[in-house]
Amino acid sequence: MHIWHPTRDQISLANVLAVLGDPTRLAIVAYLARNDGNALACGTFNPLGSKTKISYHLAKMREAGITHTEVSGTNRLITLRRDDLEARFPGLLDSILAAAGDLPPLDAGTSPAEDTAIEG
Amino acid sequence: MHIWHPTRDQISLANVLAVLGDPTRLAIVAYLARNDGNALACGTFNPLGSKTKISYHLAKMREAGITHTEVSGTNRLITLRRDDLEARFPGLLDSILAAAGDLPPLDAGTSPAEDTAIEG
DNA sequence: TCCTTAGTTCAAAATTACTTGAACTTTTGA
DNA sequence: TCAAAAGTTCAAGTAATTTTGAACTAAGGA
Repeated sequence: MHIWHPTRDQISLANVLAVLGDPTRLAIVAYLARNDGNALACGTFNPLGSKTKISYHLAKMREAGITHTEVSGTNRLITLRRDDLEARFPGLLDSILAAAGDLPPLDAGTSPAEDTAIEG
Repeated sequence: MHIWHPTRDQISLANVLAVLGDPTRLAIVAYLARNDGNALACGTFNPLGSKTKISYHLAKMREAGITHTEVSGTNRLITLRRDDLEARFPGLLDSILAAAGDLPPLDAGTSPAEDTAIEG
């Protein structure tokens, strides 16, 4: 199961900005960062919308080079491409995450990493 | 002759990213940064497209809080809102400008319609 | 095997963004 | 006063994006 990802140098600044300039996707990236190191399944983001919607937005993020998607059974495990983004656009992701830090949490009630994270 | 601008705390991260996620506007902001301190008239950006098009994009940038527009005679003088952006989203603009730094200059042999020349 | 879980894909609808040209305002200069 | 310069605004068209629901695949468990 090979899923296409752009190589590091195929990642474009305008596209990364456009993709993160959407509230749903900004929430996804902020949540991924909060759970850094842990791969999250798509279902983690269910509070943000329907399965179809999340699938659409995660595909956009993958195609922009922001996330990496790995197939594992029936799950897709999503991680942030921190190293690639840092190499391509130094400081960019960190400043976005810092600014996005005061966004409301994904699921107000459960603690972030406990239930949904899949340890790597 | 007061033109509306958002206050500092009205500037939203998602909107700033969305507005800068457009090749024309990214080129405008890069050019403004290169001429830091100098206010530029809209006509400066003519190589990027028609008057109407530039007016549209500059309005988007102003409404997002990225630029400041001051009326001076028949001109509108455009400046970057560096301090406000830095206060609101520390490091964000600098990292974007650094990444956009290798964009081709406005007038270096590129024809007006060539948006493809503008990439991260 | 059958059923459930996890997620994708497709097509249509709804929404939003971008571009264009014509008409307009305001200011400046002759 | 008349005309040009600098931009804006409006209306229309085109294009891109987002959302939805139904149908689908693939893996796992009883």
